[in-house]
Amino acid sequence: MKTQPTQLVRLDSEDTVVQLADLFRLMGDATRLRIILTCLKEPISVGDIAERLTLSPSLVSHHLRLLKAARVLRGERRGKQIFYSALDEHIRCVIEDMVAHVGESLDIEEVD
Amino acid sequence: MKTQPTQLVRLDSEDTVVQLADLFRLMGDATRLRIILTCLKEPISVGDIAERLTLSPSLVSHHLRLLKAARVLRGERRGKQIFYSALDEHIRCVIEDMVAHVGESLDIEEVD
DNA sequence: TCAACGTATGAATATCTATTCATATGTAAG
DNA sequence: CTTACATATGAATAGATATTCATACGTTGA
Repeated sequence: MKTQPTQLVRLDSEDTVVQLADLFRLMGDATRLRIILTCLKEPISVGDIAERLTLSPSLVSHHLRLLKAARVLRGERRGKQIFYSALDEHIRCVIEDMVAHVGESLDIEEVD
Repeated sequence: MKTQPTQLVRLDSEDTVVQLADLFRLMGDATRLRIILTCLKEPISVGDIAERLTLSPSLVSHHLRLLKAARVLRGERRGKQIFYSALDEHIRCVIEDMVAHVGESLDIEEVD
C-alpha cells in the first residue's frame, strides 16, 4: 500500500521544472536509456547489463550511479553482485507515452 | 480522425532508442522544458514566450527550432507573429507521468 | 519602397557531459 | 589473510550544447 503525496507538485514552480528536466536529461542519453530499459525488464546485475549492451562495467556503473541518485533505479545486493531494477513504475509509463508520440510522428512522416 | 501507426514501434531497435533519447534530451533542459510547458497551455508567439519567461527572443527561437524539428511543437503564422503549440498531446502525458514520479520520490524523501 | 516589427540564423564561447583508463572498495571462497 | 571477482570511484579528455551577440529574413503598414 502506497501513501499519497502530501503536497501537490506545482508545475509552475521553478525547482519542480528543474527537477523534471534533470530526470528527462538522464533519459536523454541513448546508452543510459538502454540501461533503464534493460532494468525495466527484470532486476539485473551490473556485469550482465554491461555484457548485454556491450559496454564496459565501469561505464555502466557510472550511469547507474546517476540513475540511482535520481531515484529512477534501485540497487539490491545479492552476494557479490548488485541487481538493479526500476524504483517505481512511472518511468515505464513515461517511456510508453513517448513511444506513442514517436509512433504518431512516424505516422505523419510524409506530411511535409 | 487519426490513422493508426502502420508499424509497431520496437523498443529494442537501436534507432528507436536513439529517437526516444533525442526527445528526452530535448525535454532535459529546464529552459526548453519551460518553453514546452508554456506552449502546452495555449498557442503563444515567440515574443510572448520570451517575455513570459524573461528570455531573449533569440534564445527562444533557437530552442523552438529544435522543438519544431523534433515534432514536439508546431508553429503557425498569424501576421507578423508565429504562434507555437503542441503538435500532439502525448508530450503532456509524458510530463504528467514524470510529475507523478517526482511526486512519489518526494513522498519517500525521508527514507534514506 | 521604406521603415518597423517579429522571428530566424550563424558564429563564437564557456560550460557541461559521456567515455576511458587506472585504481580502489567490497564481498565471497580457499 | 589472500586471492579472485564484482562493482565503484576519480581524474583526464574529447565532444556536445546552451547562451550571447550580431545580423539576416520575412511581413505589415505608410
